[in-house]
Amino acid sequence: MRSYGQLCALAKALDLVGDRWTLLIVRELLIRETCRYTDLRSGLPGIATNLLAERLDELVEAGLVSREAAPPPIATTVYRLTDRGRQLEPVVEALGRWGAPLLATATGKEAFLSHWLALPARLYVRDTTPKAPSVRVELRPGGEPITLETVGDGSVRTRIGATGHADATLEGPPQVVLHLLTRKVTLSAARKRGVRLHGDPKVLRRFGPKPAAQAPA
Amino acid sequence: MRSYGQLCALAKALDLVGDRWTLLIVRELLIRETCRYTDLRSGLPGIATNLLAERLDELVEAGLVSREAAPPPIATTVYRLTDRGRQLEPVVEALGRWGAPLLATATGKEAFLSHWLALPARLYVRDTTPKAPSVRVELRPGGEPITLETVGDGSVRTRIGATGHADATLEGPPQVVLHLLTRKVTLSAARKRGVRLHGDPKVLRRFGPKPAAQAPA
DNA sequence: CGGCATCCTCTTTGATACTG
DNA sequence: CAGTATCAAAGAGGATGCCG
Repeated sequence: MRSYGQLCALAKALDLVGDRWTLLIVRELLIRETCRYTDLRSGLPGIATNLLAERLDELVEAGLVSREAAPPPIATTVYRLTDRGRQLEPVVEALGRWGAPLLATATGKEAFLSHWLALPARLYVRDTTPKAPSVRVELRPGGEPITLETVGDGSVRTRIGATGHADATLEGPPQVVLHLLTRKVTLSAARKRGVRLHGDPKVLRRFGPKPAAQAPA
Repeated sequence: MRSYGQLCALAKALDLVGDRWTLLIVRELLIRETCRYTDLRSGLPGIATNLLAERLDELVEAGLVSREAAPPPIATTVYRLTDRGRQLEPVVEALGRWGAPLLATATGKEAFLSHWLALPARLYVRDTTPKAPSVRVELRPGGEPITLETVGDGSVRTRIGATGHADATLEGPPQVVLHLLTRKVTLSAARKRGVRLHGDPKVLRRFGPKPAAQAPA
């Protein structure tokens, strides 16, 4: 933890979360709420185990992550964001919005884990008709499915894993699935790019882009 | 430029701007619009000159910064953010908002340069009565003064350097000056913490906190 | 197996000196 | 002024070992 030693809010923030891997660890914790060490390691392909341990120590030390002994059925330690740590969500959201266009230049050699989809789905997708009955969509980007559920206030909830009764399921490349949910592409265009929809196509009307935050008028 | 190799917008963003010093270079360019190499180096106390050169190369390569030959009077190269680079402003703003509370724990040994104040002044301060005649306040945190000017649409503009006729000047510790402008402290409390006001105290009514961006309703 | 600690190699950083 | 060159120190990445 080297410090920039500058009296500047940005520099101070980077002193804590600017190290390599740190914000990606925060990403995993934002997705999963509680993580075991192994969940984190498998969610962060490429991280060295000693680095993960070191970063976790620093995050706990900085008060952004808590380390708790899990109740008996699990009998292991779980990691969780503190309130202060969860306040990094707008930072992760802003960086993700900025980085989204870069996904178009993917080489195809990148690692991909399906649960990563849960974060952009929560942050960038909204329910266009919150008063209508709740719907569930299962996303199957390959690997473990992600369940998307409208929650009644215009936002959507995401869960890792399949759901009992999905109103629709979407299979295909993750970026295209996201573009479909945020209406950046039409259904037919998405189909041409490898997306397959099962179930009622009308549920797609329920979803739209959640715009970037704006300064209040 | 080591890549995380993950198909994730956050990871892709960090591939480009996650290296040490990179976002602080962006900060300098957000503050100054155009910078010479020396402006950057002096605005980034602690950076090694080879690292600055290397980061600038990477930023130019990534299309976030442009390197231009300045017109004759200057006869040097100047650096400027591209549009894509300027789009990092929300990222810097989010990180700065998150990091602001950390300034309270400053040890007093940090470097401080007065022009750094120009960025939070622009990002976190608004004009509460934009229709009233424009006002100018000069901030003197020690070092070069910063001019704050209401611009008519509720936002404020900042300039490095003194102004001809200021409606008021504020001297004192930078954090306290910012807290005063965003109404986190009263004038009398600010005075106790070292702030001195010259000119018309009423102009302070013109300024208030610019709230964090919110999702539109 | 989960949760690290150690050891080793390689890369990046930081400090300083030097050049067109 | 705007960098490049050099070199020691710190950090990252990978493999493996240890302990409940």
